[in-house]
Amino acid sequence: MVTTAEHDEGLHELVEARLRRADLRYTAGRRALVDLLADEGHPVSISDIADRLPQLPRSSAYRHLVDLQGAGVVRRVAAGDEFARFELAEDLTEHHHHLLCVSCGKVTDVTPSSSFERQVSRTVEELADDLGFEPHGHRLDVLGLCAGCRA
Amino acid sequence: MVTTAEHDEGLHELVEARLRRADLRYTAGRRALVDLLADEGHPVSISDIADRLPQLPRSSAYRHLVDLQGAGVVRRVAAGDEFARFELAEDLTEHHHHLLCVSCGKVTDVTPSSSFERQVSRTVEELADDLGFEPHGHRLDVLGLCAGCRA
DNA sequence: CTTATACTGAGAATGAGTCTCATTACAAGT
DNA sequence: ACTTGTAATGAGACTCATTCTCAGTATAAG
Repeated sequence: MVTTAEHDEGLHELVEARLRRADLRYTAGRRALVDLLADEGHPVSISDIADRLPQLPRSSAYRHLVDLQGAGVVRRVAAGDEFARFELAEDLTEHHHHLLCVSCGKVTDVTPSSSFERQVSRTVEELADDLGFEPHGHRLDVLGLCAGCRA
Repeated sequence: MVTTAEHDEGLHELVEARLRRADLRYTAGRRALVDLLADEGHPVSISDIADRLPQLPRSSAYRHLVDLQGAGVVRRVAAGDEFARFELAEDLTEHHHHLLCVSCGKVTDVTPSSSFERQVSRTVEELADDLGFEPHGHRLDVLGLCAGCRA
């Protein structure tokens, strides 16, 4: 997914505002990370980041991801395998779910219909209410084999 | 959730059969783990296991969990936090989803209506088909605050 | 230009999870 | 009961993703 210039502008303004709210600066390293995440458009692992941003030290990448999470710009995705992946917060992109390949670990984004989402939200609230649980959001992951691994 | 004697018998027979198929024995340590998982009825962390089974070495607990996963008796659940949790395979219990507390990390099981599940399965297949993805199953996690952490 | 505070890189430290190895338990046959 | 092959076990060493520390650098505000 390649974002347009206008999108990028809006995105970066939003990110900068959220960082400022947390007394954080929008520096070059952080911006490079946000650009990468926006450009990829799906959750990326730390080694993906290291490949695409070789000049960015791992310790800084991790620290930036923690900071960006704290500012509500990034969220961590627990995949089936052992390593974490990261993507832009959902309100900076759009609500979506994940297809997780159980063979190669690849994660793909999918956007369900809004009528489906409405029903999910309604059911989630019913389930949660009975237990005194206050839902903030949900995630739906589909496990299976990606096109590449089926061959 | 405390299982009845009859349930336990059926469960243990099934588990033993699956282990035998993988050339594994159903030993006391493995049985203790399965008993714990059946008794808890929700995903447990390694430290939970260490607390409840202090005489079981961590290395053996991890090894048993790997073996039991390989035999299709246990599945690993990636929670929001950094540690893995483990529960009995879904076909040994029943299909369900999870409420994840973003504050304390607690995981609670919930079972949605079967009509809801049917719609989820149908939609999942539609989404996956377009991308050549072969779905094996899905998981729906609700993120929010548990009753305890709301107070 | 000063001061306060945030940022950065490099490497050390942490710790969940895995592996090794020497030993023990078990099942099946004799 | 004895042997033999194979699986299971405990203890601790080890791996490696992630976090922390620290010393030095950049930046915004007055």
